[in-house]
Amino acid sequence: MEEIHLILAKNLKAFRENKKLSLEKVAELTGVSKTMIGQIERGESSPTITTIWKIANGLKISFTSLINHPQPDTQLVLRKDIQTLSEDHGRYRVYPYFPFENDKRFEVYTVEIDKGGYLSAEPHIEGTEELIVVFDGEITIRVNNDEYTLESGDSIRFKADKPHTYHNSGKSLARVNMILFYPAE
Amino acid sequence: MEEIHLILAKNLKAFRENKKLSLEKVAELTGVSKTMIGQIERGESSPTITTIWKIANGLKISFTSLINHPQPDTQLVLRKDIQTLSEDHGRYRVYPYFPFENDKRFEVYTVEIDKGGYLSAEPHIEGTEELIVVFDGEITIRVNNDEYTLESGDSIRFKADKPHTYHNSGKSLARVNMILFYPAE
DNA sequence: CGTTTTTGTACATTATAACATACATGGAAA
DNA sequence: TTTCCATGTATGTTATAATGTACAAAAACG
Repeated sequence: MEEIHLILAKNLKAFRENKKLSLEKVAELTGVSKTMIGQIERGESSPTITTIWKIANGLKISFTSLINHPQPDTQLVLRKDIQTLSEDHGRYRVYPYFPFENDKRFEVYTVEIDKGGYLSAEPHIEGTEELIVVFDGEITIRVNNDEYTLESGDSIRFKADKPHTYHNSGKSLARVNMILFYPAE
Repeated sequence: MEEIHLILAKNLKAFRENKKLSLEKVAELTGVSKTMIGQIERGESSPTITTIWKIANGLKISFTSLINHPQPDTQLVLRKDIQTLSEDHGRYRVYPYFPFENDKRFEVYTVEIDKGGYLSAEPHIEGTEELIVVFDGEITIRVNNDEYTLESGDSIRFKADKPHTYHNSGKSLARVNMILFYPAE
């Protein structure tokens, strides 16, 4: 995932070069020193919100045009490129496929739990829902003092703003797809 | 016009209190110290873009929901509340009615020029257009070595990314409405 | 070509964002 | 009450954003 200040860097530089403005000219228009403009463009600085505001106003462009980088229409994500999150002595693995970003209201994970493996999750922010589909194995989910056992092909949806646990209660590796959903307030 | 970091302050505090989260909890969710969260909420700090990004992601809300404060449906602007911009020894006055803001692509001024008054304008950013309607008096506008004389009821539209001048060529006070328009790229 | 000007970067300094720690205040529990 | 715990604020320190000046390379000019 690209860092926000690098996105800003690209957008600002692209805009400036497109308009054929010098650093000095931008400094004059925005009231931000040309040194700082240069550092921002090179990704060497994470400007404060007031600085970004000065730039957006001085250049007469929107705040978001500086921080939104156009998503490609198609995005391929290979497992080998995914950073794995493991714990319980490596007995489960979480693969973040599509992490949260700005205005998307959900994120997508895949979770593998070895036989006997156990996963305890802290409550997510209020309102969060979890949608799970089991692909392989058997999983027992405990939430709100209720226990649900799911097998391959089963699914469940629950409010995830309370503590909850996952347990591989079957005889083989369990694999599930998990969607975390954050409803708009 | 409200300062950007105060808008952020309000939005963040409103969100946190609405969700009934403590500063400490927000700090834990976002990876930003609770001291900093507190200072941001009190408007005592202009956070960097990376800090805002951490907050938006940790709270699972969009970047813009933190910086956009909802415009009221109706906005009344009285002349007495407008900050006047004068020069040429006070022989002209510029009244900024609706200044540029974020995603609006234009701003609105009224300009008064006394008899004989003269106004020289630096080029605006590339692509900028000016739309002028004359209400009273006579004005001569010079742009690109061309000269246009307008009387009450006349109007003109021109590319304002080159130097241009306004001159009250009539016998009385001249008043015009001016719109500066910044086309999207 | 050499000279001048324009443009972006390096450097040194100041202002302030960000953090860790300690403190004060206001309930809840006893 | 008294004690305890939770929450937000004040304080001191470090990291870094922001600026002004000086410099180097490239472009424009003769």
